[in-house]
Amino acid sequence: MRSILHVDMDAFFASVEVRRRPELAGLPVIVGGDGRRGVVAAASYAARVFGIHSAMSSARARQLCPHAVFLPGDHAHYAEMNVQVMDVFASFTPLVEPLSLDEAFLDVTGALRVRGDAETIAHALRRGVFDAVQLTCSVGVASNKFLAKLASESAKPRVGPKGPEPGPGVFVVDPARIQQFLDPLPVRAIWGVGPATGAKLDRIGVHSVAELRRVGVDALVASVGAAHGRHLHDLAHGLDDRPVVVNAEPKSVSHEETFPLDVYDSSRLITEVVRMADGVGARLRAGSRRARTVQLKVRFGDFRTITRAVTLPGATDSGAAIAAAARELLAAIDPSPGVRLLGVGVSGFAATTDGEQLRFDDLADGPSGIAGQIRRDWRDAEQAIDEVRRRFGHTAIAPASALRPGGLAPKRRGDQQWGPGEGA
DNA sequence: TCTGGGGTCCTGACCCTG
DNA sequence: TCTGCAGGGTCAGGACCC
Repeated sequence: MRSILHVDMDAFFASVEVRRRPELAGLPVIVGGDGRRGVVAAASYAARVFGIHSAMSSARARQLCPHAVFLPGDHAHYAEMNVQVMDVFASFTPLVEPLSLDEAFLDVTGALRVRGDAETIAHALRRGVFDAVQLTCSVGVASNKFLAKLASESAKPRVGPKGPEPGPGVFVVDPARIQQFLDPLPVRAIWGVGPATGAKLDRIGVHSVAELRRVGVDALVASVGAAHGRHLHDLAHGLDDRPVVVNAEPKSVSHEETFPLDVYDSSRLITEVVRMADGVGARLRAGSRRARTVQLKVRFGDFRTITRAVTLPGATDSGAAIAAAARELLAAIDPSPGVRLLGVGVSGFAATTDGEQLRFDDLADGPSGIAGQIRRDWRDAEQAIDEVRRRFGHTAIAPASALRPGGLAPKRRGDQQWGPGEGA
């Protein structure tokens, strides 16, 4: 039997900010976007007392707790802290699967003989994390990922009627008592059951995991689809054989932004597409990846969201090529209802050593012709841009068509993690 | 009070090919 | 040559996660 740990940092972003500024300890601290369209990324437990939770709109959070300390967040710093935390995890087992900056699965089956049982390891790991970064985490211990994830929820601090209450820190699901652990939980507690699936299950009279377990797999498949239905049926019985995956390769790269105000102007949208495509291309080159499919995402003012995609004849890591494809997709979309969000993404990765570099449709005369030379020159230019940014910072250089009014500062990933600011 | 950003996975429609 | 079918690829959208 495997021993899986799910480790979840407690209110990670907010806790990191309190660690940097100890005068904030005990205060309601909210990390997230502060604009009209921003959301809460993390809230300290003192803030959660007021009903504030992640993904809530910042405007609502401010209404619930006007005296809360709002912070914009510092993605780069959180990533640095994450590296230190991951180093602690790696000292226990090489089988670490990061889920996000503040969560990971660890398979410690191989460490049991040396370090003691899984619960002992979990406590040692909590101490190790605290010694390294002075932050607390909650650890769930079980025989598979699904149960370990639920267990870490039971280990977390919670908010009671008298305020924040510390949790046990470590929660172990006894293999002999899996059904007793699962049955009382609402189906919404299951990883993968959101509002839509929850409503479908509601319609067939399934509200708890116990009810989910009793309903037949056929009824589940009829209600929520084949793959999802069978998966939920397994989970309700505590069955989950997904392995802990180390170094999972990403399958797509994208960049999207919500505008402070809806945009009606096509030329402004083109500018934004070029800027986002430039960023996506830079991230592809940084990861030595090339992609074949370019996707454009548009969300209108009424929240109607459409996606348009095109698959290129060859894989590319060029921001200019991605921009060209995305601009063609954009040209077929009417912006007159007002565009709230715009996004550019790529998928269908090939290693940089595979196949032929993308030919621009408008430059398609083969590698030996003029277009081939232009293509090589452009590639050289983008690599030079990467080098300039490495040496002088990300804002040092940008595509001319992507320059923002008032300055040479293309946004980059993390600049707008939690919604736009107040500016237009 | 309206609803971020960056991902993954699944489903269904449609088209092409053998 | 036409039709039906199966399978694969592509595209669009939905749902979910942190």
